[in-house]
Amino acid sequence: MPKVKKLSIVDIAKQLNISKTTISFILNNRAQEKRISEELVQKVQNFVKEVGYKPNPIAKSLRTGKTKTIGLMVENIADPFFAAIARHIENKANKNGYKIIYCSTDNDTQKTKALLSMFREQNVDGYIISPPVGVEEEIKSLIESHLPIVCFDRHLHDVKTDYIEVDNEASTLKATQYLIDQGFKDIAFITFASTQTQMQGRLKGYQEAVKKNSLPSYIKEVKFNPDEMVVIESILDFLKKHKNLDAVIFGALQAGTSGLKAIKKWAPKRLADLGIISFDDCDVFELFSPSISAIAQPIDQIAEYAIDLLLKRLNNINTSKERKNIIIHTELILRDSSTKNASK
Amino acid sequence: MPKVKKLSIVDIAKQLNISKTTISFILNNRAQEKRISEELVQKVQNFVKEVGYKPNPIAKSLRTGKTKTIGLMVENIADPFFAAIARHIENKANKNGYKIIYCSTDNDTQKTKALLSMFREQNVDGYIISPPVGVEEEIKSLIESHLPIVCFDRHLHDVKTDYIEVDNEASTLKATQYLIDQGFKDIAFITFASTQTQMQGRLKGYQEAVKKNSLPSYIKEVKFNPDEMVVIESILDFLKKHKNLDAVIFGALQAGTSGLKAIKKWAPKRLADLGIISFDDCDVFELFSPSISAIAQPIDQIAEYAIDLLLKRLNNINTSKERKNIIIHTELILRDSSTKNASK
DNA sequence: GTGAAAGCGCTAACAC
DNA sequence: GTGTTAGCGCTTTCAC
Repeated sequence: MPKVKKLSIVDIAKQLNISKTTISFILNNRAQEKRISEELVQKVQNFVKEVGYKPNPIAKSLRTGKTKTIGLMVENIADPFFAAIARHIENKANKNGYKIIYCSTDNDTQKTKALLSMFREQNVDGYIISPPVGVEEEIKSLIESHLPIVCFDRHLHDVKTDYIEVDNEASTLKATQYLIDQGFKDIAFITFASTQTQMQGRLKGYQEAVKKNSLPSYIKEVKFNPDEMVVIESILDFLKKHKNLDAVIFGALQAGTSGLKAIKKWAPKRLADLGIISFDDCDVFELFSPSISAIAQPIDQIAEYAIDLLLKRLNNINTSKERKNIIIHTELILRDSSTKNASK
Repeated sequence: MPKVKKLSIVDIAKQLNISKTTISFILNNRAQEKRISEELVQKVQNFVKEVGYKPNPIAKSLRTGKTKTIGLMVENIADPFFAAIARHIENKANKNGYKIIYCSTDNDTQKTKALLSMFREQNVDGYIISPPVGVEEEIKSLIESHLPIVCFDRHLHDVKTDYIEVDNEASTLKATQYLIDQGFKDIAFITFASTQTQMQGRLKGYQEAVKKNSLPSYIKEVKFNPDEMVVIESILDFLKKHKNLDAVIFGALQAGTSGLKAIKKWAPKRLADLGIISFDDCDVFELFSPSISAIAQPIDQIAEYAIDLLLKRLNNINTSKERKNIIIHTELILRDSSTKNASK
């Protein structure tokens, strides 16, 4: 069990009988610039490869202040939406030599503040964040320190960051209008209580649609609870109070799945004629009977834009002070649950 | 936009007019041992808190060789099982002052090797891994370097690591037997082709059960494909070839959901009398009609054991050379799909 | 009880 | 073109 001491740049220098500076230049692709002979460059590169020398990234970080690490902060890494985002970001980050450290905020402001300062102490080079409300000052402080940061899924008011979002308002507006066009009249909007931009946008889209069509508005904002039974009960209460509803729009994936559980438990027969559309898409909606129409977010595209934008900032490709706000369209996937007829 | 220079231990030392050594001792809880006056300790601690000084973890790492980082390597972070594991591990790691850097192997041996050496270069303190077959040598090398490593979900043959697994074989044996007891006779086992220990175990449990009951064995090992349609088609083919099947056991979550899609597409009416049990549980199975019985893995428990064991190793609490292999029981959740009668 | 100083492995300013 | 050397910010040995 020989605890082999890892090679350092000094070892290489000694063995090759040249200075470690030269090696450093060669390894950092500055040979040309420093006009180091092609011959020497080859020699060093071959030797390095042969002995399998890898520069110690920690020493490098200490010196350069760069860690080649991206801090990914999501609401909850166990949520399929965020997990899929994480997956995509990981791929591209790795390809570009970056590692990802992740954490979940639970939309908890205090926790997020602690995590942000953890990332900061850790010297992550860039941030990809789905921020909860209440961390505006901390984010501003990051910006002031010129740390690149990209928000996604939602953004913060009065904080100028790059961000990627879908057109939430237009999406629910369109979905609601679709139900209305189908002939549904008493359409409820069931979502989680939240002041985050994306949630506000979804709510607004629904409100606009019913208002424009002079239809009544039924809004249920469930308080999020990690115990799903509580959420289900809450939705159940609402449904029982409004027996006249003929359609429901769920404002978020979890609201949708919990809502389906509630309906199935309470009045499975109502599924036959209740119009349903949910924000976000998943296997559950595809496989449910009736299959549930969904407002699908292009997850890969969101992740792609986010990591791409961050990498550009990190490489100073996009140095414009101008913040980039990218709005992506969702896709309304029509399945059986949004059709007004008995054949469902 | 004042780019405030972060305080270093030297700054503190200067301002307090004492040596940085003393500060280092105090901050690392070695004041007692070094018999530094209580008074001075208080003074330093107060000052440090007041100015918000945080030691630079990179410098610390360079010196100590510890990074307070755990490398989490899963098959695919977007998979709900692994995402849930990641979530749980994150919580506990953070509480103990560790950060997590994650990556997905895709069960690709070459990719995993690259990721392992990335983790190693990065000097992660410990590893939590769901390893693909083929990285035995690399893992052995980690062990030889005394790096703590915990495997989960599966383990590697002939490599002595700590690991956490469920009793795969017993689980499918029990599930298959349950179907048999219900009166099902032509039971298929549909899973992904894999030589990983957990998959082998699940297959074996099924085989034992049918053999013991002198029933025919129908095995379909689908080649995994990121394009789900290919998987669905493959399952469909198999089902069409074996029209006599009266029950199916799916060996993995994705096999289950893809399988349901296949059945729903091909012959939704068969759902009424086809016995179905799937490994892993999820909302889809609960909400499907009929609701699908499932072999549920206690995800939180698996994650808890994994991170707990790793933290113990990291803190040298469990220094025994003896590797710990923890086998956890699954829960067979009986829903409608496993009952043999027409009332489904 | 406290401090000076070496050194972790690297980069980069500067010297030659 | 290549080498010397000063740090990056910390821990820790050793001296006092």
